[in-house]
Amino acid sequence: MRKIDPVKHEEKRRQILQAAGQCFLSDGFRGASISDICARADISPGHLYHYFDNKEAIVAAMAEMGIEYATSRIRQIMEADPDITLSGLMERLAEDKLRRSPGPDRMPYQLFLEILAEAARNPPMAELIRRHTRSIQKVLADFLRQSQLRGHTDPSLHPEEAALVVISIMDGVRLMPLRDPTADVPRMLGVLKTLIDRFLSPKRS
Amino acid sequence: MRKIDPVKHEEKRRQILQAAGQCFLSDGFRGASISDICARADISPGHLYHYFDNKEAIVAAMAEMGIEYATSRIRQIMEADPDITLSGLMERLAEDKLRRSPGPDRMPYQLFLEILAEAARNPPMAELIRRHTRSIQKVLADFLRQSQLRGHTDPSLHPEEAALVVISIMDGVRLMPLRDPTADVPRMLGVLKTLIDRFLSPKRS
DNA sequence: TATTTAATAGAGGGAACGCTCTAACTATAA
DNA sequence: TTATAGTTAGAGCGTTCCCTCTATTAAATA
Repeated sequence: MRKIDPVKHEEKRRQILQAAGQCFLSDGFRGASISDICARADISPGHLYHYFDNKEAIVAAMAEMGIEYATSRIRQIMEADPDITLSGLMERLAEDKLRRSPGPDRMPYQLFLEILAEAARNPPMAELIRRHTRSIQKVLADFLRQSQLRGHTDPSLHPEEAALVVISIMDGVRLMPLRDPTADVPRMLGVLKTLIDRFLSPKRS
Repeated sequence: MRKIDPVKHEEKRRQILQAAGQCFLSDGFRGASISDICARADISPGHLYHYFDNKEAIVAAMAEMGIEYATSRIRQIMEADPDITLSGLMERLAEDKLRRSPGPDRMPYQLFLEILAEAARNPPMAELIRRHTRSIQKVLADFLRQSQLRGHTDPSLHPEEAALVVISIMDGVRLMPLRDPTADVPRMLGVLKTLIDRFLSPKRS
């Protein structure tokens, strides 16, 4: 008999997912066809359906992957530097996005947009976004609470609310290259750092 | 002979555009089919092609309409109340979005997302977004300059840059209901008002 | 009223779609 | 070596897609 090799299986899934990502990037979730994805992954349609039940499942898996990554990256940065400020964290994340190398799991902002648009009309996808948001919000809120205790952050701010606002700001940042591709990103980051620092600062504004 | 009636023609276009908007809302630009749109507009496919060259043209017209509206709304608010603060303006815009009545030209945030996702891979659409952004940015930057002269705004801020940041923040706000539909929007608006006020305030942070 | 043309309907062509199905191939366990 | 089952290919089914085409009706000028 022959046993299924879970490592190879997972690897193949990854490979398909990566090909799908490139197709989604240029044609969107609905615009990209199964045969496009198959051609890019260099497999046949029948083959693909051994790894994913249907197209929807590919989209879901891709969203899950990209979104998991964002959360884990935040945790990773915070653990590596527990005394980091929130604006410092934001700067770090933004730097990630500027890096030329796309990285294996990094989700380009185009795909992020695609996921959001899908979530606006696809309840399961919306739930994925919400879970992800709650998860990050919790991490940031905990951070803010500690920062408040140390006197580094305005104690009158509600941690959960402020965290959600910070997440929204980061969302906005992600859209900036679309709004204005000529924007001097490092400069804009500086402005954003100012923005967040002033927002959180315990001193009266 | 019979002459074409431009008024009726334009009205019909509007009607089709509205039907298309509802279809796009539930299925996305690519997901919505011509026959869906025709069914909802209660016309035949052949008929539709008397008003639009192709599906792309419908999408483009819809984006243009929604986006024109946003710009004119900002101008309108500013002209009605020349002494409004920037956070006040933002509050006003957010109130618009909260209103239950969808209004004739108002673009729901789902469609805004759809447009952004499309812009990420469709150069003409991207250009539309950029034109629109520059237009709003200019209005806000002019406003900030005046506010700086009056001493109401931190003079060290670069007006164009700050304007772009403010636009980004508003983008983030638009995504908030997707991130967390249970968020208490009026409360969050209060937090955002604080954020922007502290950002722009001339007093040292 | 006669004529011209805009306005409308709807069938269906050609292509692409997602997905299934059969069948062959290959690597492993017995 | 043989049997088993994981792996792969690719044809093609049924559907849907965007759009064109022809035909009919309605309205406005001459």
